Amino acid sequence: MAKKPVPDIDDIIKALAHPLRREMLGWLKDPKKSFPGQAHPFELGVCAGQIFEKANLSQSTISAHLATLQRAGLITPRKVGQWIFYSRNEPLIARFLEQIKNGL
Amino acid sequence: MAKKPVPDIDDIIKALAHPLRREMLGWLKDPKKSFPGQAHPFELGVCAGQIFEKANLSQSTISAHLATLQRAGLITPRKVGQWIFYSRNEPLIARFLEQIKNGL
DNA sequence: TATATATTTCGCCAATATTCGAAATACATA
DNA sequence: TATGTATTTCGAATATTGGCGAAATATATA
Repeated sequence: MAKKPVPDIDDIIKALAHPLRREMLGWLKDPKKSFPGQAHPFELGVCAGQIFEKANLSQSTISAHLATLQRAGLITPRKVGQWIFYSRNEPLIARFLEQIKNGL
Repeated sequence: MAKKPVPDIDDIIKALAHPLRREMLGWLKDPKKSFPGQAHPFELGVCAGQIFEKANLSQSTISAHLATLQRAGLITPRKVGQWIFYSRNEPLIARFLEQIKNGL
């Protein structure tokens, strides 16, 4: 019954334990370079459709990976009209890196 | 057919993606404290049997987890007589932390 | 309302991971 | 050699993850 309001380190590491999800996080690091075809301003983040195009898998599969990253708190969605833009949650990523640096 | 002589970051993260394996790594950080019952000198590392006792799972399960950590290079076995002593591979752990710090 | 676009959710199957008990291996010692 | 201790490997059951296409949801616009 208990939900998980705050993603913990276990969620984060599990989310990172897939090469494609790490790659997607990498793409979001430099959107201009990774998604030159995006018609929307990058300030909003990267449009899910752009990620679908870049990853060579079905839309539903990518959607599931994005949901995993989001549940872990690693990316943040912003809904604008019919689009959903994703961007890295840098503060959480930085906190995570500190945590494993000290805890591993 | 191709083996994996050098563990890569994917092996490492996958090995870390299980709470018990992270916990075991933590135990190995301070053997004196975590395994006060060990009869052998800690210089050798921690005896597998000590880890079996501390973890509340079957011997074969723990053995499998130790094998996963070892395949990832995170721990190093040292065989002495009929015992196998495990210790953290600190250089590899440090390299890994640098890698994700820069690459995530 | 109807249609088109964007994205997620659902149902299903395949692949991988976790766990166990039992059997196998390795070593020490009587 | 036989026996006991330490540890791994094997085989099977179950759980979780990854993938797909189809259906559902949400929004925009005609």
